[in-house]
Amino acid sequence: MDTVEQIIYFAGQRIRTVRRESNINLHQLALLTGISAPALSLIENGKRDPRLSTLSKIAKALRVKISAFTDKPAEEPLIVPDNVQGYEINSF
Amino acid sequence: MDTVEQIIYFAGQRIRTVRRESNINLHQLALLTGISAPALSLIENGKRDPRLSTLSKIAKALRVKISAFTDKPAEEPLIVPDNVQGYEINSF
DNA sequence: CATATTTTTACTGTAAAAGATAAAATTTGA
DNA sequence: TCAAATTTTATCTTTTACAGTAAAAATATG
Repeated sequence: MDTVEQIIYFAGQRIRTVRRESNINLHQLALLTGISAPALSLIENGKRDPRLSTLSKIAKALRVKISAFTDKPAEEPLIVPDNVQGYEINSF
Repeated sequence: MDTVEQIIYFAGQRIRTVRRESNINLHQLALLTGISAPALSLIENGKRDPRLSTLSKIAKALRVKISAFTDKPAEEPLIVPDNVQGYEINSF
C-alpha cells in the first residue's frame, strides 16, 4: 500500500529513532559507518534512496537488523481485560 | 559478522528463491517491477548493490516484506527428544 | 541572550545503479 | 539433438548515491 517514497521516508525515520536511542550524533554515526554525515542526514530525512550496502553499514553500526528500518512492527491487537475498572465514556 | 558483499549476495539468492517459488521468470518480474531483466539478473547474482527503492519494488511484486531478502531466519534450536532410539556414534 | 553543538544545505567530483538494447550463453523440453 | 525459452553479459546513456568541504540553519546549553 505504501509508495516507494513512503518506504524511504519511513526507513529514514527509523534510522533516526534508533540512532537517537543509541545517543550518538550524525558525526559519530558517520565515523562508525564510513558514510558522511551529510549523506546520513539526507537518508534520515527521506531525501535519498540508500543502497543495500548503505543500509547494511548503518544497521551494523547501530546493532540492529536491516528490517528494523524496513518493517513496520505488526501492531498487536489491543487487549482489553474484561475486569478493568474503567471510566464511563461520558466522564471524558 | 557478514560483510557487505555477503549481505548483497544473500539478498540476491533470497530474491531468486522467492521469485522461483512464485513461478515467474525475470522477464515477468521485470514487467511487474519496472526494473529491467538484466538489472534483476545482476541483483540476483549479487553483482549489483540495489537501492532501497529497488528492493521495495521487488518485494511488493513478490508480495513479501523487504526483510525476506535481508534477514536470515533465526535457526530454531534443534530439539533432540530425550527418548529417541538412536544409533551409537561409532556405528556411522 | 550568547555560544557551542548538531544538523542541513549547497556545491563539485567520482562511482555506480538502472534502463535499453542486442548478443551470447545457458537451460529446458520436445 | 534441435529449437525455444530463459538468463547472462556487454555496451551505452542517464540518473543518482556518496565523499568531501564549507557554509548556513537549527538546536541545544550555559
